[in-house]
Amino acid sequence: MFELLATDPECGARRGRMSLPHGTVETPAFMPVGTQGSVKTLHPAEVAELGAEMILGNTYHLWLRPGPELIREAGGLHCFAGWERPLLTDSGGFQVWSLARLRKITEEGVRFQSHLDGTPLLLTPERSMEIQAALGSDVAMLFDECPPYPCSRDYAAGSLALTTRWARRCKEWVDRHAPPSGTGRQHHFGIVQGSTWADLREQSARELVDLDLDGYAVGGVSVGEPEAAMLDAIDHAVPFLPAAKPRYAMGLGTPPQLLAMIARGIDLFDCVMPTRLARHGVAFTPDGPIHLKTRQFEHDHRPLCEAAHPHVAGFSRAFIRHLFRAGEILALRLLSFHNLHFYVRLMRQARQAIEAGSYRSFQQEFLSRYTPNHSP
RNA sequence: GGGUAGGUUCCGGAGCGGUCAAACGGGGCAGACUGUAAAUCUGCUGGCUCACGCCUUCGCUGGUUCGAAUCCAGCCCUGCCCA
Repeated sequence: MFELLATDPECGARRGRMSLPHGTVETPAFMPVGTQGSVKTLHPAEVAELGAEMILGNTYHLWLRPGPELIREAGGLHCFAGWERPLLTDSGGFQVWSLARLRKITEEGVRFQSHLDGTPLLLTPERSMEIQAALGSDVAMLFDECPPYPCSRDYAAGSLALTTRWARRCKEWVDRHAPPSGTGRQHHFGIVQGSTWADLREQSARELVDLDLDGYAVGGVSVGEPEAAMLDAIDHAVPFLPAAKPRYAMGLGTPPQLLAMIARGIDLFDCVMPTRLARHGVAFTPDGPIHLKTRQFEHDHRPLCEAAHPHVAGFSRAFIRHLFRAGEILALRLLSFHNLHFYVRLMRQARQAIEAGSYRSFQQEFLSRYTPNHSP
């Protein structure tokens, strides 16, 4: 299912290919986030056109609305949402963290109160797998608990152990309900937890690897931790993950962070940043992010950047600023398209650099120009 | 000409004797956003110091009062109604 095509001689960067029921994904890859089955503001054809090969959907949100039965009835999430390429579904574990005020964690699972109408709900490892099976995603994530940052070592250790027990239950459910082989089958990734402790990350990784899953993710990042802690979490987990399987850093990150994690051997990313910031008026450029709503772009008649996709290259910064101020939906669409294209293009450049054996210099060249808080 | 309702900080619009530099909304200006409860959220938005504080503002001019955007008088302007 995962083919390792090349490894950079100077760092851990890998060039790979995932073969999934709905197509292949060249890695390193970035997955746009489509929580509700839709990458916000964009038509699936546009997401495909900007170059995304795989997107992400969310179990928790699709469970609550419209419900897995309806999606199964429609022929699965691919048919229902009009996305023909590979699709990964998150397990709902992250909502345990992000909707923390409305939940209670037990051995059995997580008792939620629906954020929509307050209905009491119970999400268990088995239920998460069952829902994801109904959604028919190419990759389903095992149900995990994502601890907050910071958290005590005791909490992290207990949380990790729970995530492992839940992972075993997920695997058991899958083994009972789905055939273990077959090219069209759903694949399953485990999620390494352990917060900021190296030994806990190692323990979590080893316990999940014992389950012989199709891929492994590093979770518990993108929860407000400093960047150094984020990179450490990756470093503490990756050495214990099998080289022959894909590695996925969940919920990350900024362009420099993505390049840093690729150098550490990560193959797969997802992040709301390009789409959310787009809707909030921020465009990514090779010089760094620019806040288009600010006055400095009032008379800026240049395109967003020289690398802009033809679909957006014809629009000036001044015009897009005008669209934002006027509350026009096109502003959100143009920047969503542009930012995702920027991310996907960055991954393509990274892949080419790895193939050429020059990933380090590519990364350095990118960083030398990119200013995190850019103001021209 | 008569009657009537008003004129408030960029706009709309509260306030109707002190706790008013003046609610709230809009607009404007910044900032935040990392497995999406986010086309969202937060802050600032008279001047000077930008902390305390001080100064100048609520159509204009006078007056009452310890004290007025708030009460009184005159004037100017605007909407509506009647001639």
